[in-house]
Amino acid sequence: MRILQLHCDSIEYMPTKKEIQSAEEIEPKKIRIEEVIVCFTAVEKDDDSKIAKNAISEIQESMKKVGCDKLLLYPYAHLSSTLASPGTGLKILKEMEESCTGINVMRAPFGWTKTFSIKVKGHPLAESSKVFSNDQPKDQSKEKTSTALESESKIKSYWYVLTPDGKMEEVEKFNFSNHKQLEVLAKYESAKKRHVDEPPPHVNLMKKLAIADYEPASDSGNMRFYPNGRLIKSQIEQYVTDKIRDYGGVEVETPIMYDSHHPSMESYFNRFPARQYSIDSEGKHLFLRFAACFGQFLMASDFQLSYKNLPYKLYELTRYSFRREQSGELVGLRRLRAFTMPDCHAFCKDMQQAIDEFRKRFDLSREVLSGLGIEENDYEVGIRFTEDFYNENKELINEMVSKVGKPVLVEMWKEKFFYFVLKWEFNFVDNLGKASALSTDQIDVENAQRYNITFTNEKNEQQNPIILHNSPSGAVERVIYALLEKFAKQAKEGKRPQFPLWLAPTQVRLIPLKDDFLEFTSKLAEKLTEQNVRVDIDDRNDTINKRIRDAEKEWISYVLVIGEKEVNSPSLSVRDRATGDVRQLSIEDFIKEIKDTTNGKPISKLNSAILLSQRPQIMV
RNA sequence: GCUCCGAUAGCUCAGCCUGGUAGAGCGUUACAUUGGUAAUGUAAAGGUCGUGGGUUCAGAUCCCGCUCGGAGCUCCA
Repeated sequence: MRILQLHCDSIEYMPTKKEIQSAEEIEPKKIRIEEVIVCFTAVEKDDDSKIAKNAISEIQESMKKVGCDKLLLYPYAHLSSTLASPGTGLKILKEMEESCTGINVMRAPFGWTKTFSIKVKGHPLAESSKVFSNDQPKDQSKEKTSTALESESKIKSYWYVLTPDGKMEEVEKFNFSNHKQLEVLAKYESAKKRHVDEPPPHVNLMKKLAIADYEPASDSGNMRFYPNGRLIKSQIEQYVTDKIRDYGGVEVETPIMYDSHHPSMESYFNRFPARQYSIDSEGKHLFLRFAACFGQFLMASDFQLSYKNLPYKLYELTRYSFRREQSGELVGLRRLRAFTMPDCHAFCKDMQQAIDEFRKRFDLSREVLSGLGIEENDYEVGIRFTEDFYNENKELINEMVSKVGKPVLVEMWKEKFFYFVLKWEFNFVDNLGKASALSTDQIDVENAQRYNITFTNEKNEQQNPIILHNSPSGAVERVIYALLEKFAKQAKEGKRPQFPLWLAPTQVRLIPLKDDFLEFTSKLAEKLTEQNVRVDIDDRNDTINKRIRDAEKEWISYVLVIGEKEVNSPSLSVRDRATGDVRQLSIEDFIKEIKDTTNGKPISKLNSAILLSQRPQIMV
């Protein structure tokens, strides 16, 4: 229980509005009291009757000293962040009121927003604050917080905005009027307040498009992916993997759980700011990985590395990485407790090589996002570094900002606090003004030593490499979230959103006008399937209009009605979702158009029955 | 994590304030209908009203706990 006790000439308050549903039933009227001790009181989680009595006896004692016999108990939540439930709060306050003896006690109503004006006396004992709690403090929960989590809140950083022409301006002084999204990232001015409680638009879309959904039988933040979602996710995974292999990444696979008492693990475990899942098994205390670092570092430390092998790039797509994020932060696909993370580490012989590699990965990440349909004006860039690193590498950082071509947010640390000296990330800003990181890269100068990763240098000595940690796309689930949020925004602007063709679960839908044309339609479907086009057939007994409407609701790019006309002519009637118009195309031209649009992207077969009549309805 | 809000048919929701027979649209199934680019017609099936307790002659409805979801957390008694 926390109390702010004030000896006042007068206080005047007026209940204006019920703050919570369980607010006390009272007649709201203005109250004025003269010559009174006002106790602003916050009832906290573990408070009980004993604490209430202690508090009152201490308050009464101090009232004797100042010679005042009027007490006002004033519920005041803002004193504490670990409040009791409203029911308990009210009960305890009532107990305090009742246990007063020989004084005139009053209580301001609970659960109401109140205006108040107050005149506090000027003597030394007029103001005091008090904290009451049970003797044995409950510290067990705190013990487990990693040191990184605790010290992260203490770390001192300086915020700037760096412009493409190389000007670094303090964030408070920067004019954000043409850079609203960056402003959201800088949290300099919080996003517009929403009057209606509404989930972010992608949550509705992920269900309507039968992509993903919550799984109540698992832990929060562990999603189920329906056939459509699995196909989209699989395509993104394959695309990012292809791009990283092209860049030179070597793909490996490592375990998802580790022994937290393994010597290499203990210090990193405490240093990384994440809350982890743990599993006890046969006397071992295991934890689920929150990144691919563990497996790759343990693997690399067993390799015989020469400077001639460097830079050496290990890559893994984690399905899954686990982080036990605070439950209040989990919404839809934005932030999860189990997620799929492409993670590419580069082991470099020295800082110069690390910086050269860093440049390549910056370009790679921009290219990957663009290939996924997330363009430069969809994200804002944050760059973080130590002051020393900046002074020695101004050119590199200015070069990155000029590539981005717009101002970026900068965080500078006076000294190295984390294991890295430079880090950047691309942040997607969504429809509700929330920023989330997608791609990122870091220059790590610590972990090689921690994991005993060494290479033999030119002088035949053992040396620790510098390690880069890059995810060119960010979590795959978060990429889907960003795409869906982007589509929702387009829909709001009256556009017709659709997935890039290579990501669409169905690329072409065929609708036979009546059963007589089903055979011709099936043959056409076969031809398209041979050309790696994902095509399905709506053979359900519904009207043409109805089936077209359903195809549009599924955001299918191409819809072909097959009837008399098509059977008797070489051309197809292709309805294009982008325009809503019907075009006449030969089958060759149609296939060419699809191939041109999906060129360079992974290929995947249809992930559902080809006939719609054979599919269960997943989402309406 | 904390505070508040919500949970009724597969989906979206009404009913709850003021306790007394479980509702609609979409979807599903059956039958009719064989159509030319965003909703064909008729009928039927489908719900221990999230879960556990309490108050009551009687609870979807009122009260309390729990689970799951949402919003806010610089704003909250």
